[in-house]
Amino acid sequence: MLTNTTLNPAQQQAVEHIGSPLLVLAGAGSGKTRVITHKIAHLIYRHRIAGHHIAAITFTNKAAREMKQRIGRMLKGDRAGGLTVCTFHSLGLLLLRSESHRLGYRPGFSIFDTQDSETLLRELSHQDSQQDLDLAELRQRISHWKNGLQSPEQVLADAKDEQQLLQAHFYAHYQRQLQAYNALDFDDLIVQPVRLFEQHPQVREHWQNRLRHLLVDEYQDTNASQYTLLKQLAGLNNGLTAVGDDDQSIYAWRGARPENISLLSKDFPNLKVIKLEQNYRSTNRILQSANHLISNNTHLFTKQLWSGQGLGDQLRVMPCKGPEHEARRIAGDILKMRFRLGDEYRNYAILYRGNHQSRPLEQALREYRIPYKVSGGTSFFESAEIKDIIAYLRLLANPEDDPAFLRIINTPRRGIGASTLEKLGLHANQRHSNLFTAARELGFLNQLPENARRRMEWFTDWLQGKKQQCTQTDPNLLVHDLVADIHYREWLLESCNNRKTAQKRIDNVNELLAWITRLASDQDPADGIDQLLSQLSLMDIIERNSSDQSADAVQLMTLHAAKGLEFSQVWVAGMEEGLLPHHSHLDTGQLEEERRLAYVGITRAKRQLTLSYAVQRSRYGESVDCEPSRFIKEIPKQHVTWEDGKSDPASPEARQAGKAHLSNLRALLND
DNA sequence: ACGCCGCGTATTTTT
DNA sequence: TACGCGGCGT
Repeated sequence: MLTNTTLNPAQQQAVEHIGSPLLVLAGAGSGKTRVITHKIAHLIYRHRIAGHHIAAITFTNKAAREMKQRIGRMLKGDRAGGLTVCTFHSLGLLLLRSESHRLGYRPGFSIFDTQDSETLLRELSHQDSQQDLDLAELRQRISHWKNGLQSPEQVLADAKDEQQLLQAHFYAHYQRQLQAYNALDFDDLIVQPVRLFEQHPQVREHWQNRLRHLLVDEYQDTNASQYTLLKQLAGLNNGLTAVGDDDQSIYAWRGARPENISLLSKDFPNLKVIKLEQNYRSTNRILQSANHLISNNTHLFTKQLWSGQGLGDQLRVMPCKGPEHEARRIAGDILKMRFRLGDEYRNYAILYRGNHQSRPLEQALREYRIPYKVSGGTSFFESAEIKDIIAYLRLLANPEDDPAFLRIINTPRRGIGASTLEKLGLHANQRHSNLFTAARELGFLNQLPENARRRMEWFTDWLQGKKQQCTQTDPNLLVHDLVADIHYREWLLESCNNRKTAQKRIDNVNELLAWITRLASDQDPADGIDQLLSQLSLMDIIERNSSDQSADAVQLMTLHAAKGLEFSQVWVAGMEEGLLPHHSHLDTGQLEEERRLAYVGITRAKRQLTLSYAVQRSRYGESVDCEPSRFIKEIPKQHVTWEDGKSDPASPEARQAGKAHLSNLRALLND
């Protein structure tokens, strides 16, 4: 990163360009976020454009948060007012919240996450008595159709065989059911605004006029529907700035279309293209290696990254006997290097292709007493206790959310059982109403035995009371009251026979409540539970781990997760044929994406880079012999030192480093 | 409501 | 080989 506030000529040009759409091809470490933030400041200060006419769009909440911080530091106070900095999905939500009525959604609509979608599909498949259905695959197929802006009708018409017809049928059914629940899935947050703009040109014009300047980060990651939405919003305003790097496109497998980069010059003939090739991150040896590697891919635009930082150390290639040996060598290496360079652990990273590779690494790091942090894994929002609380809120905001109703009706236990619910389902079906409404109707209640009726009435009355409370109390207080009312923590303690898991769950609930308090404190108190819920649904708080960023620890993560980050010292583990490139991605198009993955890994390193591989690794139970990755051979020889394959991690030097490390630990303990 | 067993599967992951 | 999930049995 640049330390002063000047921009290089290409950056300057990108910041000052105005009057036609702009594509900034920003190589790794070339300061793309810097261009976006400076351009926003430029638009506001130089061109006197009001903040509410500008939107910066990112893919992840994390990126949005970082950008907000950086813009906040640049703009003084009120100048940032009205500025939109958010993810694609939040932008979609913003559009939908103000225009939902035009699409047949009612306020308070629910947002289904991937799990909710899959559960819904499971139910539909049971209703259809279709047992042998790959639900995850079906869900992905539907998501793919949606992102390609194909309606169920189109897909039904285009179905080529029995299988496709069946899937199309489920797609149609799924979409109808979502509508009935007044719910949207993640894909809908993009697709429905696109539909809205197609059907209502005047609404589209309104938003074109509102968001005159769009700045898109990581543009190579856009999928078809996101691109369409961008085109619709950009209109003829000439206010589009797309910043991206085709060499860092590593998400084609989930629908990203890097060809959107070349599409841009077709759709906008007056497109201006600017390349950023000066890198502020790495040594030239690292950059030349990366350049050479990626030159094996086909390119529409070629870039040559260079840096003013000197040649730097050679890259090292470390052959290992197996994953465990590899892990120990890396751990020993880290100790040695830390002894030599005295850098903090947080500047060291170990990157790998698949999450399963973290295990031997973690073990070795523990053995060597090296603090580490693994990023990735299961998310907070997937845990049952969080989904429970959110389901309560969803139902309060949206009485038509039957899945939420079913989730919480008997959680915690209220003695409302299967037979009662069956009657309720039947009644709701007859009346074409949602479960919550049906549950309060006398026609239904009269069918129930005395006990069941009492319980049901007690519950729905309580819920109705809460609903009224929504309009009066602030959402923060409401949620805290709610959790206390249902004795949720107490129930967790009772229902988990393991004290530890119960405590963990209670901690999660407390953490959620703390976040809600925080979210509520910096939002307009007039915004009700809807607003709170949509923030939670879009997982704005996933990065809760950022609180323990203070911990000085070696970073372990997948290559995918490392995009956008940088570290002084980087190890890329498992540089083998079959792993990177992955054995299932060996044909041309996919191989290029694997190469980009290696490219992303290499370009994360600022100073030292080590590539390791194992000559033997067990795959699916049996041990296979491995060759070093072809990508290693694609790096110029003069930049690479091959280490001795047999070297012992417990070498004298490593022992010495280990001793020093231990005495440091002792010194810390004595403090 | 929970636990165990057997089967199938085995990159990457955000919203 | 290992893990996760679904189904079945207690």
